[in-house]
Amino acid sequence: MLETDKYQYMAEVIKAMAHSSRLLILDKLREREYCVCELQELIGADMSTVSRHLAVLRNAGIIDSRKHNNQVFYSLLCPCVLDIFSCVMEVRKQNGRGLK
Amino acid sequence: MLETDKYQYMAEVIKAMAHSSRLLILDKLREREYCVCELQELIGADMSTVSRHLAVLRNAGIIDSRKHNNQVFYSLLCPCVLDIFSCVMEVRKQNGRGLK
DNA sequence: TGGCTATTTGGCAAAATTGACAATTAGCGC
DNA sequence: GCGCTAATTGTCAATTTTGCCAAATAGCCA
Repeated sequence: MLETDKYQYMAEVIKAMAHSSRLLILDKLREREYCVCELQELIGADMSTVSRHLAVLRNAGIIDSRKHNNQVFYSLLCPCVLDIFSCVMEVRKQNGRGLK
Repeated sequence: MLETDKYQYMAEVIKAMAHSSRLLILDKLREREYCVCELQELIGADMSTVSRHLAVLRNAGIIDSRKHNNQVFYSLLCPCVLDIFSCVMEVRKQNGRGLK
């Protein structure tokens, strides 16, 4: 894999996480599976919007989906994604004051 | 800090990393400080573009800058950021086939 | 001081992201 | 089959991001 492609690929995955609603989704999925309608409640956006956020995460290979009756349940494929949470919080501690 | 604000803040930091050029910069800075013109060589974009990428990372509190003569050297503030590299590569291994 | 190099900033156009509404698909139970 | 719920997809406007050129700023050295 070319260096350039490596960064390109990584950027795709990271970009998939770079949204507050999608981070909320990932944080929730650390406990258990959630269906779209539950996530919609938590996020408070249109269901179509939530569905698109989920598609972004799924296309990036971060989460997986499974159908049960007429619901779709999403689950975390790579729990390591959550390491990023603590890392980001360390960034925050480091520079104390949040974003400039 | 409200949950909502937490995800918002985290998204800002992650968004700052979500670009192939900025990932290349972070990867380079793991070895040592670099000045803007060195990074420009590596990235191959206009210097003004590189300078803006650096500003994004600095505003997110991920890197720091120091002036020496008429050059500006950038360095990594939070090396933990690099944990994300291995995590993303694990995502890639997990789903094998890169992005769909 | 003036010229030179390194860097940042203003402005702008092209591209990508976001989020809503409406329409469609899929699976349930009657 | 029908109606109902859950979810996805089409379309589109608003916003944000990206990257270049040109102009401005800052620090060197003669």
